[in-house]
Amino acid sequence: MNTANTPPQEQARELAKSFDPKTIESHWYQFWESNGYYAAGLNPEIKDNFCILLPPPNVTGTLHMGHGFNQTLMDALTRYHRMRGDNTLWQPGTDHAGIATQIVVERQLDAQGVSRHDLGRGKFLEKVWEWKEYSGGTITKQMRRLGTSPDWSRERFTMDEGLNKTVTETFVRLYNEGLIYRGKRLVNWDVKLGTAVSDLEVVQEEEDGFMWHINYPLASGQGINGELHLTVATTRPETMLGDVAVMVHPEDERYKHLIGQNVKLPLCDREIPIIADDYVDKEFGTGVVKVTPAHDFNDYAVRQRHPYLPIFNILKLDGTIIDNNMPAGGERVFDFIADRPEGGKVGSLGNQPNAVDIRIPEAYQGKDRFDARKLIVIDLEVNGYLVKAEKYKLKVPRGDRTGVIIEPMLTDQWFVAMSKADETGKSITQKALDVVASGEIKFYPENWVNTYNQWLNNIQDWCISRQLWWGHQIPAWYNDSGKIYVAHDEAEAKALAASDGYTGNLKRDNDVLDTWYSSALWPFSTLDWMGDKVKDDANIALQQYLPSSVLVTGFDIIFFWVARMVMMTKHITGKIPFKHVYVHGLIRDAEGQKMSKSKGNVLDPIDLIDGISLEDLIKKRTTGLMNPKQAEQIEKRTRKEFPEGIAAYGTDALRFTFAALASPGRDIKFDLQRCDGYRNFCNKLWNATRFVLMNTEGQDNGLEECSTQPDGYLSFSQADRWIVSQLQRTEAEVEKAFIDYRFDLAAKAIYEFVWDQYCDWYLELAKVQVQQGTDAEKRATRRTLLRVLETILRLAHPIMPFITEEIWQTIGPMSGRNGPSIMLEKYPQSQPGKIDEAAESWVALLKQAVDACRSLRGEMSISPATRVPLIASGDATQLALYAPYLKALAKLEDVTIVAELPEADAPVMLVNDFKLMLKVEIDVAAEKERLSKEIARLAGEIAKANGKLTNESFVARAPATVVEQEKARVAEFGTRVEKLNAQLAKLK
RNA sequence: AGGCGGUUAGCUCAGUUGGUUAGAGCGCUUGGUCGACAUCCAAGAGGUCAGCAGUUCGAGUCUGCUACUGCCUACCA
Repeated sequence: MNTANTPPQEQARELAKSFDPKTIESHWYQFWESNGYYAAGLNPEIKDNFCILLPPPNVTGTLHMGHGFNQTLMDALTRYHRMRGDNTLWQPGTDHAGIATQIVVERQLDAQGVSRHDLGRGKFLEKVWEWKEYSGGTITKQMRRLGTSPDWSRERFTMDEGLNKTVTETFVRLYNEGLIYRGKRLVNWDVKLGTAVSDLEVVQEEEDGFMWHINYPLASGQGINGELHLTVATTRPETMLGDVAVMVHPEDERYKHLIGQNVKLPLCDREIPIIADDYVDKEFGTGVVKVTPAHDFNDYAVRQRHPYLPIFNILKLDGTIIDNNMPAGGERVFDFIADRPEGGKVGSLGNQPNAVDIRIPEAYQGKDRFDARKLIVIDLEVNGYLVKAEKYKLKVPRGDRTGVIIEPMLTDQWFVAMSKADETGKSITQKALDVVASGEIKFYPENWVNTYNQWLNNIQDWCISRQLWWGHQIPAWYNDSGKIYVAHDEAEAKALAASDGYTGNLKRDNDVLDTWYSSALWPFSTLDWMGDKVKDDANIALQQYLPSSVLVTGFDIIFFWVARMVMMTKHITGKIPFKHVYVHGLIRDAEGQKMSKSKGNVLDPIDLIDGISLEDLIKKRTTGLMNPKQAEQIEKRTRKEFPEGIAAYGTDALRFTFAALASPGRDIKFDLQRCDGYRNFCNKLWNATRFVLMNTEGQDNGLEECSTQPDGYLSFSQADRWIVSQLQRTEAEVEKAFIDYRFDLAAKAIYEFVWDQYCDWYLELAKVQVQQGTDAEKRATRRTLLRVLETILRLAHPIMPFITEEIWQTIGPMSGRNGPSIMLEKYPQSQPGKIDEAAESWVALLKQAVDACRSLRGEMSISPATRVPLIASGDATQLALYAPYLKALAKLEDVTIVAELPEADAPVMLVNDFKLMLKVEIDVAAEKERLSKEIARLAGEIAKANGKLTNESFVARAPATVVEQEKARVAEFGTRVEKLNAQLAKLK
């Protein structure tokens, strides 16, 4: 029952007329996988190790174009290195994606009218695991459709037991080193999710809003200069409930004299001081700023400089205004007394409200923050405090997952200290900067280093706790008085507490870790790192594959992931996580728009592979929209863009397209027409194969060792040598392209060699040889046809695995290769010894002659169907050799070689020393025009070259070779003009 | 506000240390289809390389400025 272990294509050798991806792609993947061809190389004898980490997709996610692109590049690299014989590992796995996954499951529960709190943590987590089991394989199945070849036997999940251990181990270590700490800080709070999120998970979007100008009356009734009030400006008036001061610039002449006085906080029955801080920009707004330390990051920082100021929270965690009836110690945060230096001394600024005296006016209590805003604005206006409300464009922080406005919220969280030096004297940030600065880690393209550095140089401590349930629960336990014990497990925590003299109950921290915490450990956690030197040294995979070779990723996760992997891996293991970071662009739609569900412009790679009807595509794009009103618009656009739906391009064509579009430093407007072109390319390759098979099957293809054969067994023509020579150059080009991560150039080199050289020229030349050559020549031709094709297949396999395997199963054995799969064959290596410049120029001249005849035919409007005679003069020996090829390729009736061309009104082309006369009825006018045009063009060139040559500086300063080149041009063009003029003169 | 890109044919894009007549695919025009391929073949039209200035014997390529455009980061209440 292991049909998968035998090549599926035992059957008919006969190739279909045209290439049909569906029939060939279906079976090869399983064949490869079941035979273990993807398994990590673990041979210590081999010194070259290649490893690539799959950026772990969300376990419940589905494949999108970005994945398709990203994975195509990784797979091409992996297959390339595997074929080169390196120890190769492509490490796959998936991410639990804490927030994203929890949201999905909560939404599902929502639909049933159940909240996660109804279920409780345990039951809820069961549901998430169920969902993970149910949908968890989708994306890896889709990856298989793309032909990706990771070592699935090593697949990991960020919440596997082994990875959990790594998470705990590193957390404990970092905590004990003082690099992880817990504290009450102002963090970004997503009120919908009820969790803190990191800076990176907040997107700033410019939106229309208002700037409200509000009068705060002076408490004394009037200032020295007769002012009655200070005017502050705010975009979030509801935060005034938490104001603790207003501030002005210390040097602001307008307000200097008021510093130290109090103002009355409108709508609230309390006074707050006027303080001075040079954070204030005198030029902006009124120059007076309200200070709300619990709800604004800048104000929080101001309060650090003015620690006597109180700080208190006016919001509950769900974004509603607190009510005063709440018991102390609830969500209401009044910890300023404790925070005050020296037990609450408030210096000269007496008159501070006591914590318990702070009252939120009842009208606002329990109101949603935005309802409260409306009420407050109305009340301000009614009571004459509102000066004006002006329209204002402001940046609004929103949660990247929920889209709700983020509130800065004062809460207890866990942080990684980014800037704190460890025992080596360096912070983890510094370590991450160092390994890039030293060149240990290189970015491709290089300029991403700037982005990386800039971010790290401005980094804040990383908030790693999330008030979620799905994720790695933080390994910290609290005793009754809140003392923290961080340990690998509860037993260890108890032991710690016991040694501390505490034997009571311990309560585990409810929070889980940021998803990116476990992602940051991916480079070593997936390799079964134990944090134990002896065990780790014995772990061959870990030794070989850390650091990995290259990380292939979009720029959007340089901060989220790349930088954090560098920090964590370097700090924990002492090694860098990877040597290269290849940063590619984003896949956009044909108009350059980002693909998104709400825009309805998403393409699914699987649909490009299998094809999809217009109606199905519309259905797909319009179901499950957040805003169903967009459906109509989306349908219209889709109908316009894909009137016929999407054709089935097949995986190889899609992959080739991705590779060809992967130019560095640029996003990709995904153009289906490019896909068309590369699908055609697959077909071209397919049909070239058919041609080769027609000519070689059942024949003696000259594969025997020459030494065992009589002299003259094989006779290679110039054309044979030429194509082999070109092949060497192509191989070298492709190799360089892979080294440089220039997938576009690799694809281009392959495409051009196959289509422009092998198919357009060599196959045509081979036809002549196969028909007219001697037996030895025919054998050599067949051998060349086969072996070049076979090499092409290996060359192209990393980019287009399926079609190359399918064809190789036939062509490989016919070329003397008997392995079970192209995957196990060696990648072609350029052999400079086979570069044959003589053959190259021989064919180049032949091409010129053919081209000359063809364009002459075109210009004389001779139908491609009619054969015309050619009379040629020049080197008779060489012309005789060219004649049969010329005849075939230029559709000539015959070729007559003469010493001197006869006098005749026939068009003549000059190619090197050849004169080629097409014996056709001439259109004198057309011919004159043709000749004159050519003469004029040449005259222009001559003038240009002479211009340079008469320029003394040019002759003096340009390199000799360039000068010589120009001289040669003048000479050559000159003789051609002469000859052309002679011809022109002959025409009446 | 800072940083990084982009601007080359109607469209999507190549163009490597400056050096022959700036290329490809698609689209377009014309003409074909004997035995690999109409998912094809052949010929052709189409470009002031965004603009200006500079460096240089020589600039699509290097430098500066401008315009338009995309993205990233940080933001002033």
